[in-house]
Amino acid sequence: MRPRTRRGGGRPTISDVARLAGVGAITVSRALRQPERVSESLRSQIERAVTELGYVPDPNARALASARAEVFGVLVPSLTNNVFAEVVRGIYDSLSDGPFRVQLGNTHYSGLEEERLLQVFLSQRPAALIVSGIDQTRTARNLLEKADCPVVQIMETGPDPIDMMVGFSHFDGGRAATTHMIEAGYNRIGFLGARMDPRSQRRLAGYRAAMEAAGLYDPRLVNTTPVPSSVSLGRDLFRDALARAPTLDGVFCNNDDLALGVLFECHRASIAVPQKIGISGFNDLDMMQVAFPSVTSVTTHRYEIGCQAVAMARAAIAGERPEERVVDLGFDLKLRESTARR
Amino acid sequence: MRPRTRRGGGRPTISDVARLAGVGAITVSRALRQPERVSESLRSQIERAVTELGYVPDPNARALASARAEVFGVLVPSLTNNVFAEVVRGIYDSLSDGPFRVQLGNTHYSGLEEERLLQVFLSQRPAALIVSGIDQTRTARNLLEKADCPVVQIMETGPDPIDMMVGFSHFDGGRAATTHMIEAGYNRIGFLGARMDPRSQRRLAGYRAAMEAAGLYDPRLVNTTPVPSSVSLGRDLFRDALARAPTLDGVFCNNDDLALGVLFECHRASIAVPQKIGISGFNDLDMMQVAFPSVTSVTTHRYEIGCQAVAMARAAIAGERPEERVVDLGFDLKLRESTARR
DNA sequence: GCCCCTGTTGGTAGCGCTACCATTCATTCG
DNA sequence: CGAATGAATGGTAGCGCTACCAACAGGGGC
Repeated sequence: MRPRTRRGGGRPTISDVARLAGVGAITVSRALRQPERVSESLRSQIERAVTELGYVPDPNARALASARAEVFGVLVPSLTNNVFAEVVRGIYDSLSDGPFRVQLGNTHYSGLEEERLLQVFLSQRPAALIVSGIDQTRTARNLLEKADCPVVQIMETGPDPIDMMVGFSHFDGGRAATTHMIEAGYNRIGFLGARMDPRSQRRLAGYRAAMEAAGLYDPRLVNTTPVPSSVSLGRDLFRDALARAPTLDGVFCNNDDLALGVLFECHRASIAVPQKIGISGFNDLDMMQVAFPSVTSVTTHRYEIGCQAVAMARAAIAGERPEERVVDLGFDLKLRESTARR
Repeated sequence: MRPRTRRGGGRPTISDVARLAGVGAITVSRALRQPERVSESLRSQIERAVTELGYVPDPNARALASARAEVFGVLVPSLTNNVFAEVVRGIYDSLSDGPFRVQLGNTHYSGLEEERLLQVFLSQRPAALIVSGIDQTRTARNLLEKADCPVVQIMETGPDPIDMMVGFSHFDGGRAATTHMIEAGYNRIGFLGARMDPRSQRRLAGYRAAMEAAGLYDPRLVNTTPVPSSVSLGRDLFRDALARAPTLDGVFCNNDDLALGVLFECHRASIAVPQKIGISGFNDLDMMQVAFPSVTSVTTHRYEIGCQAVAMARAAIAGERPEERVVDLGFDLKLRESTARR
């Protein structure tokens, strides 16, 4: 017996379209997904019926029938960190012209949370997964290796991709900025680091390599905290650094927020930048070149990382074999007033 | 005839769990969704079977069968604007303890894009919708009114909610900041505004009301541009403002990015803040209280708006009638050095 | 004792779509 | 000229789950 009312709430279904267009339901399905496999006459009839009824396919039914959701799962450690916000924007913009939706997850820099979210995401059978960093837990890595969809690790490059990678070397970035400061004439260059996630660690390692190469490394110059980064924390870390090493003449900051805190503190304490203290940041937020003095920083191509990750995943979905599984988008060291000692 | 291989790819289904637990499939379904309706003995048997098989429900099948996806659709005009990033973070954090996923859409401040995304979101039959602002297009508003799920408009308050609202008055915020500057002794206070979306317009209206009430309003003091906001734009707008009104002695900035650009330009041009120029921002980013001089701003409770929106939507889903359909979370004017003329 | 209520469990019939195969018809080839 | 090929279309049978109803037990009121 027919149910009196449709459970779905009266939205037109593919059969309604098929009936109106005088074709089989499967032909409507094909016309929508692979138009080239349907003759032009039927196709235009179907299009007319779709428009007339205002038919919109049900993505849930689609996903169930095809065992594949048109969803990109994206895992980032923070939603408010401008760096990841830019990456996510790149992903959204690149995906806006296709059928794919985005499922965004916030891991809060926690490997366990990443595992949990991965489970949730995988239950939907996503079309692709984009995850941040290369330091997944053993369990997370297993899940990703078994996931039968393309996987892109972003933000970093490394030797052993789960599937594909887009990013750059944080070690090289940290080393380049530090080397520049050394060449600019700074000797007692401190390191300021907040959060100290794996990428921060690698920037620190780059800093250390540069300092050691110049025979300038001194552990008392390294100031880190697990506390999340902020401008006010930059100020506090700088004060601590000065207290620990009064001869400090420069700081390489793990990110631009910290650098800005240092800059403001220098203003407040009337410490001349770049004469007394040189400052270098990381990521190159818009404001760094507007600041006074403008602040040296390492431009990272965050938006492009998002775009590239999507491009690689889409290519893989389309069955193309990528030329390179690991794409290094590099960085640009921007030299500005804050390190122009001479 | 049985298909040789399961299409689903071998993941355990609810029937597998039911078989292992020795119960009917529907009882497993109930045990997962309404545990109190299943006897304790069966419940623990089922839980054991779920764990043993590693069963995870398929959200697509669930959504199809129940005509309702456990998804919150969220539409924001920007992903990188810190204000919306904070709101989104509040939404994610509030939702992380329940079954709901988030479907985030970026409208790019476009009403048409909002309509398009609304269509996409509605095709999934979301559990709730959260949209930014109160200036939806006629079409979008119709879609939202017909959507059979709770709808929360966020960021602003207004007289005519589609369903529910959480926000604050941008007009009052703009007026409060401007009034404060007038009381602090500034007379020729300029307005700097970028993007000029509806919320910016209302802050401008608040500025104008305050200036008119004091007999100080002068259209030459108003500097706006449709260009998206940035720190560098703040610098540029400030230069323009000074050129148009050389007697300018203060600026109320539409947001903190612009205010920061003004502050840096004052440093660069050796304009004393707050003596020669007073500066007020809007939103109170972390860095405003660290800046030198610290910058007066209007604290907006963005994270809380996200949390409150989720709380209201969840209450509505649970069938509770809200006490108030419109919740005003207000704002706090933070008086700092940048407007401390005396 | 009978009846009704409530609490617990299960069977059936879809939800709207697509994978898989079958069918049809025109075209090409040996 | 018949068979083989390919393009276009359709029918059937699910995908994994839940709404809806049915069934059945136990308990209280009459």
